Parts: sequence; structure tokens; C-alpha cells
Amino acid sequence: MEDSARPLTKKEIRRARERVILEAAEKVFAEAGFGGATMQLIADMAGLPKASLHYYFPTKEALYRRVVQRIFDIWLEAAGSFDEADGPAEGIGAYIDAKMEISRRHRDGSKVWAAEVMHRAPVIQDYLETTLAEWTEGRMSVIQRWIDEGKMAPVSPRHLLYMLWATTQHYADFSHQIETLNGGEPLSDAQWDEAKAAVRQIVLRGIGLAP
Amino acid sequence: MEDSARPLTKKEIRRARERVILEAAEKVFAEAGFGGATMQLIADMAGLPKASLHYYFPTKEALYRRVVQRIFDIWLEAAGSFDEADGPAEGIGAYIDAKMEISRRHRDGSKVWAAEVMHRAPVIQDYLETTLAEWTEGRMSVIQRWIDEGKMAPVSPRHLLYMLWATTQHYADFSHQIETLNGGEPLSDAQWDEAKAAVRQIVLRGIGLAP
DNA sequence: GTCTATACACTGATAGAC
DNA sequence: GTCTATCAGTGTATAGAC
Repeated sequence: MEDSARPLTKKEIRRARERVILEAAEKVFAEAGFGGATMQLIADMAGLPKASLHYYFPTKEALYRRVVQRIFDIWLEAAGSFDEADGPAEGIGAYIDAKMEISRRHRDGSKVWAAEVMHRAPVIQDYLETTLAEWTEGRMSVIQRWIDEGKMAPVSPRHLLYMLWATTQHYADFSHQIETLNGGEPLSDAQWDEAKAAVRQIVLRGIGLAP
Repeated sequence: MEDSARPLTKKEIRRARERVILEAAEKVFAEAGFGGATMQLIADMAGLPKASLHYYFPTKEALYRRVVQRIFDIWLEAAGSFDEADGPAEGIGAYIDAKMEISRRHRDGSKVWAAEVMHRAPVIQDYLETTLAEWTEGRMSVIQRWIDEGKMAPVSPRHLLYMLWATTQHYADFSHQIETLNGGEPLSDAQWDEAKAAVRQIVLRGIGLAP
């Protein structure tokens, strides 16, 4: 079908190559850490010679930075669930579902983010101080409003958010431990549903919304 | 007071040197990851020449292994809270307190463990499969018994445990993010108490134990 | 635009003087 | 037991042929 399709422009070729490299990089950074990852490993996984990586991304750190930004953007999108809701059961419930789904589909990205933060955020500290800080403040006041309106129990909005992040991301970051404790098998669809339901149940009841 | 004290035996000298090296290694591994850590960095932080590290620990990996085992042992000790209790409010409440206190005092160890698991547990996989798996099974049946006796709401024991691990360890592993969101300051004593209380409150209510 | 070959720096580990 | 000097191996990055 080569002739029916318009030949790819240079920009499209570049975009496609970058995607392949980014996906390979995400996996390698997640499994080996920044220091343990080598450009050679990433190149092999992407099926490209090592020098090509340096053509598309000037340095290893620039490549890494793009990988980290990607998962952060995905999480920010999921935050939409929060804003569109007019009550905690709906808003927090949907947020849990969205974040659990991300943990399932983007575990490598989540791990890279976790490692970055554990190492004191050498490349995304500015995001923490600006975008994340603003997002957190906004969501904390939404929760506080729900509390003031008597829609949920008076819990610390800040620590509730930390609990939501910790619990949902645990299923990505510690997926290897979870699989080991599941007899070495990845969670099945049913088990993922079970996990989501359990998290929703405990958290929602924990903030005074008995199911 | 040199003369009043018995001169240190060789074994004691060795033990003391090992401790200095292990503490330096824990910090460097936590901040840089296994791949990012160098024996030179650890030696500098311990105040010893690089070759001395290789005298006390044959390889970088052997040193790393000891660091990982240490935090695991500390967590197992904290599990005592669980067994000695005769109800969930007491048992799980004490477990939360114990694990939060460990997150406060051993954040570097917790980070090293998290990174090790994220990288698919290359050096402690056997622990996951034996000690951790057995511990988990035991605690799950304790929780199930409490449920059967009507002492708490019927929640998934497995996912409750995951939530406890995730939430408490988050305060160690993501301490940098938490500090950034706290205006760049470490949590004060009062803020730690607040965090502990919030976690206890939400979790205990979440399993049907309204405060 | 793409890849081969290579420069240059740094790492873990060790030999050997003290 | 301890440390200085050094080696072999590997990493990132780039120069230059195609």
C-alpha cells in the first residue's frame, strides 16, 4: 500500500523514531535506573545503532528528561476526574480509578518518576515547585470545600492526597513485589478490578462515605 | 580515658568500620541508585580510601546487599505490633505507627529497598519469595480472622496490607516531594504527628472502625 | 540523514609498598 | 591491616565516511 499513502515527511519520520526511542528508554530507565541504563541498552531495545540516539536526543539526560515529563503529563490529565465532579464519592472515586488504570498501563513511567523523586528530583525539581505545588493546593481546597459542605468526614486534605498517590502508584512501582506475592503471575483483569474496588472501598469509607 | 577502657579487639574495630561504611553506602545508594553510586563517593562519605571498602566488602554488590537486608530486618521487627494485638484497632494502629516511625528514621534504607524492588529485585528476590511471602500469608489470615469475628469490615486483607505498606513508605520514599510541598522544609515533629494521625484515622475508619 | 569507528573519562577492582 | 598506584573494562559522546 506504499503508493496509496503519502510518503512520510521528514517531520513524521522524526516523530516516529523519537517515539520508538522514548518507549525503549522508558523501559530501560525503569528497569535499570538512570545510572544503570546505558545508551547501548536503549539502542538495542529500540533496534537502532547507538549513535542514532544521540542524533535525536543530544544527551542521555535530555532523553531521560522527556521520559519523566511524559508520565507527569499523563497524571495531570487524570486529574480532570477531580475537577469535573461535584462531590467526593464521584470525584475521588473517579480519580482512584483513573490513577489505578495509569498504574496498570504505564508502570515503567511511574517507576522512572518514583526513582527521580527518590533521587531528589535532579531534573524535574522545577515541576515539583510550580505545576505540582499549584495542582496540590487547588485540589486541597476542593477537598476542604467538600468537608465544609458536610459532604465527607473532616480528614486532612493533604494527607488524603498523599494516600491516594501512594496507594495507586504502589501498584506500578512495586508491581514486581505484587507479582511475586501473586505466585509470580501478573494480575489478571479480575484481580485488577478487585484491587481497584478494594482501594476505592477502604478510602471512600475512610473519608466517611460508607458504600 | 584510653587507659581505663579495654583496647578494642580486632573484631570490634572491624565491626565499627563496617558500620561507618554501611551508613555511608546507604545514603549514597539512596541518593544515586546502585548504578549511580560509586565506591569513590561512598569512600569519601565514610572518610576512608576507596581500597579500604574493598577490604571490608569484597564487591560493590556485597556492600549493597547488606544495606538492603538491613531495612528488611527493621521492617520485620516492626511486624511484632501486628501479632501481639488481639484486635484490628490496636494491631493495625500500632503497625501504622511503627512503620511511620521507620519511614521517619530510615528513609534512606526505605528508598534503597524501593529501588531494588522497582528494578525487579535482582539481589533479594529470594527474600520476597520466602520470608516476605510467608509473612504476608500469616498477616492476611490474622486479618481474615478479625473479619470473621466481626471485629472489622470485610475488606480484602491483601489490598489492605498493600495500602499500609504504600502509605507508610510513601513518607520515606517520596520525602523529597513531601518536603517540596511543605515549602522546602522537612516535616516538623508536629507535622509528623499530624501525618501519623491522618493515616491512622483514614485507614481505621476505612476498615469500619469509626474513631 | 544515518551509521562505523574512535576519543576520552571514569569505574570497579587489585597488586604491592608500608 | 591500611593505603597508593595502577589496570582492564566500559560508558558517553562525537568525528567523519557514506
